[in-house]
Amino acid sequence: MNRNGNGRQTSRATIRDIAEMAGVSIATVSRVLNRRPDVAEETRELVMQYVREQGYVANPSARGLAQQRTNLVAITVPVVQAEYFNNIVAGAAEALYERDARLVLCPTLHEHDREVSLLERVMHGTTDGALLILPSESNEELLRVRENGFPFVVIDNTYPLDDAIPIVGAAHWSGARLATQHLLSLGHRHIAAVTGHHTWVASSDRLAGFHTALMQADVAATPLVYEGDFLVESGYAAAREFLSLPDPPTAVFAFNDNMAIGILQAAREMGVDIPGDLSLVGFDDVDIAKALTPALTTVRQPLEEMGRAASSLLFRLLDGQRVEVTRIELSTRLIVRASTAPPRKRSGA
Amino acid sequence: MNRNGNGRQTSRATIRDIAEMAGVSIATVSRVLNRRPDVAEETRELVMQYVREQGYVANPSARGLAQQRTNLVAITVPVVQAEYFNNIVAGAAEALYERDARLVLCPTLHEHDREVSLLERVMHGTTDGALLILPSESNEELLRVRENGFPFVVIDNTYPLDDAIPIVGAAHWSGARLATQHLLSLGHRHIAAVTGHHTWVASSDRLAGFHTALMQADVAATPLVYEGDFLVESGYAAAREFLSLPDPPTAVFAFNDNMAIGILQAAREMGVDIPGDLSLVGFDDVDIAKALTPALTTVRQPLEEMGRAASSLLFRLLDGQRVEVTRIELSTRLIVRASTAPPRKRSGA
DNA sequence: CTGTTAGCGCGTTCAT
DNA sequence: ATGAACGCGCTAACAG
Repeated sequence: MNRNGNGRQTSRATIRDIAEMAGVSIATVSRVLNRRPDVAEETRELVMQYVREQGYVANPSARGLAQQRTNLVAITVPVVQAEYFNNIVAGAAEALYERDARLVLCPTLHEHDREVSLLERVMHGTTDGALLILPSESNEELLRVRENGFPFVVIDNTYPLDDAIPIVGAAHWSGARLATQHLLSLGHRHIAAVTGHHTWVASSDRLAGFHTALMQADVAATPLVYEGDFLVESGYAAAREFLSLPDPPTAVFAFNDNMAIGILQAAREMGVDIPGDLSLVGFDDVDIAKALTPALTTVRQPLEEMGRAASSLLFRLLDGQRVEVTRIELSTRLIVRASTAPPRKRSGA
Repeated sequence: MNRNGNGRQTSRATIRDIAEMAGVSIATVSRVLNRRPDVAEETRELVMQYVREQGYVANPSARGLAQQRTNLVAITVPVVQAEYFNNIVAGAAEALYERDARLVLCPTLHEHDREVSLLERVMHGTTDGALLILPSESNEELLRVRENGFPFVVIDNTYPLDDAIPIVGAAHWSGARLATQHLLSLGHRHIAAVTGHHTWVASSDRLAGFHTALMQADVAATPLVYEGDFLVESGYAAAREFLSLPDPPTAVFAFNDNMAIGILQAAREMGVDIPGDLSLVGFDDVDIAKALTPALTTVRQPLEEMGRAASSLLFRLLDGQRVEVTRIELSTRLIVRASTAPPRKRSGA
């Protein structure tokens, strides 16, 4: 066992093997491997020849032990929306890839019933740093981790966090303002909103953007704000409700595309035409937004870019560089498609 | 730097520190940490006390170096459909979690331009084993890896693979047969199919299931087979085509939900009512399938279970157990919703 | 039951 | 420009 057809051990060649083959010391091989300049070109070539021949790759554990780094970055993902995370993770993975680092997936699903917290374990040499998506940790917990010297970057903070904590997020406020202004410019004055959890930053920021746009257009704040939970069903439920009103809104801003889909569904059931009777704007621009009927007008979040930006920030932290900017807010943009149109009647204030 | 408020090094306590505090040898601490039975209960408690106090966690690199394992499993994900992978990954992550192992994400996107292949690098101590989703590696490459003694399990093989290679997949054939039988039992006789790449196992198996059902119902093999690519657009294109036919099909089986959405879109544009004029079945049961209008009849793939099953199989491999069953095919099931109905007219053969 | 010792594979001074 | 020697933190024999 553990032998191949030649009878040779299949256990990988070590740096020592390479050194012996090349007739040099392991220190020299190490230098070649780490691209040190102080190696004769001839020697370098000679060593590389055997490295290639053997398909030699340094043992990450040994390297990690010696230089106190793992080239591993943890990324915590609360299990919520597949596409949302996937895009962020894809962006991050790509960015890390260029540094030969890899992403260790840490689903935070079962964290409640663990003695040692995820961050505690992750901090202890498992990884060099972490990317925290929508972390459920409190401000204090995160500050503690930070004071422990463990580098991390938050992506899309769930709750308000200390200024010292690096955060990469999307422009929720201005995106929501854009979406609302779009509806206003079409002539809508009676606009509903289906939000996410009010305690979440993403949701409260979007709500603020919504209100700002209304205020700036001198439209009295609408009472039609429904608190959803970012799932299809809550959009559906809200729509069933406001579409049954004696004076239903002519437009609705769903705080994410999922809920917009729910609204679409309810409208269809109730014979409400979109965008004829009701204009609909979402948020996220998920893959199928453009494939819906009608294609969904929505606000695009640059998720992959967020993953990449967070990775870059983390690299700077890992390299020990001073990071002055701890907040990065990537812009969102409105994608106008077919789910919005001028109100059919009574468009006046 | 690297010091906290107390002026003490923030570098984590090592096993030696714990040993000194507890007044025992590091070997004893190691034994306690690894839950060895040969430790006095008193000693164990004493050690654990300091372990807890210090929040001590063993250095994974050191441990990995010493026992030649990393507790890391690689999972390769070709970037295709977010939801598809996410579900598999979620299932796998959950299963690994219980073994204190973690998933290292390896996007295979940029693999073409690397000197050393992903598998080569991954094999060399980076991880203990791997989960390969829809691998693009050839049968020979995978066999080589296997003979090298690197444990891995393929999830949903892209191409036919040697029997010796462990594979976890879904019942494509019987799922497709089920879907087709459903259409047949509704009375459809003129049925189209929009497939994926014919070279892919998932696609050719589904096609075989489709044909089997038709044959068993004594329906002449339909010429209406369109090769798609699993993306929305290809479903749309195919539908535009077959709906323009003088004698269009009364039902269509899309080999995944994405393409079904494209078909839905084309039908809507062309004033073709679903399911009135055209019955539609998809494959996958993505999240929004039930939120579409009409809700999509489709074949559910147990993606999370696949991730879990693959992990279990990998564990057996990692533990050096003999694995007799190298093929696991998880059953798919038909979810009947609103996109299928009896044909409106000319239902006779 | 516990301590001593010897590596695991690699990076890194310090000499040369 | 290169080599010898030590240590990173931990596990695993082997003694006792």
